[in-house]
Amino acid sequence: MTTQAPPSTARSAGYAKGRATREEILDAAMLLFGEVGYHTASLREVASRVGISHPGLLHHFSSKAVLLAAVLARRDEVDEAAFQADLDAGHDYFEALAMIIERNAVRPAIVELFATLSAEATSPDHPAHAFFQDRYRTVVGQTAAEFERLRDAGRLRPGIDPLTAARLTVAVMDGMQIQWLLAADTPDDRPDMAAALRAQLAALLAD
Amino acid sequence: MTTQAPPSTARSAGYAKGRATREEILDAAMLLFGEVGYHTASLREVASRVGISHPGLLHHFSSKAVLLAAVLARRDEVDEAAFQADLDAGHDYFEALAMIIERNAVRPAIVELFATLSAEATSPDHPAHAFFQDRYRTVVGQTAAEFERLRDAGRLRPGIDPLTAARLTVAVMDGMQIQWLLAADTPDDRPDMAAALRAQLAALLAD
DNA sequence: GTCTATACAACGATAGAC
DNA sequence: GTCTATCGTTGTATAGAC
Repeated sequence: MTTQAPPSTARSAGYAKGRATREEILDAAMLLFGEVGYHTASLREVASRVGISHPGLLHHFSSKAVLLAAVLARRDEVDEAAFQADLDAGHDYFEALAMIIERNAVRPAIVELFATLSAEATSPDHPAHAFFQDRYRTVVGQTAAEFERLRDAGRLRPGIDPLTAARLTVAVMDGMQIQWLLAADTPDDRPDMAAALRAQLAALLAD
Repeated sequence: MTTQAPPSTARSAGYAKGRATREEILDAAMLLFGEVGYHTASLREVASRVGISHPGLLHHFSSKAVLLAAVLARRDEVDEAAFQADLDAGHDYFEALAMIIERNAVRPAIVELFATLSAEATSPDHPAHAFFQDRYRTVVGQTAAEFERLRDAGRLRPGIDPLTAARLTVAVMDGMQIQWLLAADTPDDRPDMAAALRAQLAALLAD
């Protein structure tokens, strides 16, 4: 975690109250969304956990969808910071990707939130549509650039272009999340997401 | 389509009324779920499109979740029949898979319905959870059996086991659906789902 | 068995007071 | 910035007509 949420008592401290409340709402919303899912979670429950009424919450986030987008954006920042830290520590691009996956594998609620939302948000009028469009463009673009480097080094399997390789890799990560989540109650069937990513890379790279 | 929905006038014909109404409800629900998603769709809207009251609908399907399950089951039957027909026509397993994808590529609403639901349904208490668990077990199992055959014929890339290959292939199909749906409003970025599946197979099979 | 009418609690959202 | 009050809509349950 790069940012530390203020303790609940900060609400009664009287300083920077607006900002502190905003952060508290985000924390509570992320937690509840993860517990029961976005649709089942109610604004009243989030508000009650923060100690305000639900119109009070709507003063900070003008709709449930806007609140969701804020939760996602903050989660993404945290993930990206960790990813960059892994790169800086000397891990290569795909190792760092696998490390994101491994970190998420102990937080099924977050995985479920992103998996559900990235599917929901395919609808053009969904409030998080632009967010996910941007996100995929970025991730696919960066991964394609990485595969271009590999191709130039002669390590990409002949006959596969870097953009396709990138799309397949991203698709594998998303698709494996669904299989992983669906097998949550039958642990024996539960696939290893990071191992799947590594197998996919082995298939895409030259021998 | 293997089955033909009865025309609306059948409602006033007076024969097999219950069954005809049931089919009409299923048609209308599948259409509406595809248009606006499962959660956004209301029972009142479905009922109104069929020309009955919403408690009237609930006589045939005791809850919204039960209606959803029925829609999914019928959609699956249609797809599976077409898949079997392609196999019988001499196409091999993966060609037939690609043909499913190509058929769905002209019906974004269906693709969105399944993509959204398979993510939603990862939640253990979702009404379609068991349905999707079964579905994935079956599809992954059949695909793994196919890869076993290929391995025995020496055509599977060494170092990749059939089950992993199957999971990666299914993951690619799911993941590409998301990327395809997200690019709906920017057609230039829209990937070719069937081509992606073929590229994935090329990566998994031996040269 | 097939349906209409009605009622209910919970939801997201808005209006206006303080 | 936060409240109370209220609106329209939702899924669901029940009663009763035919």
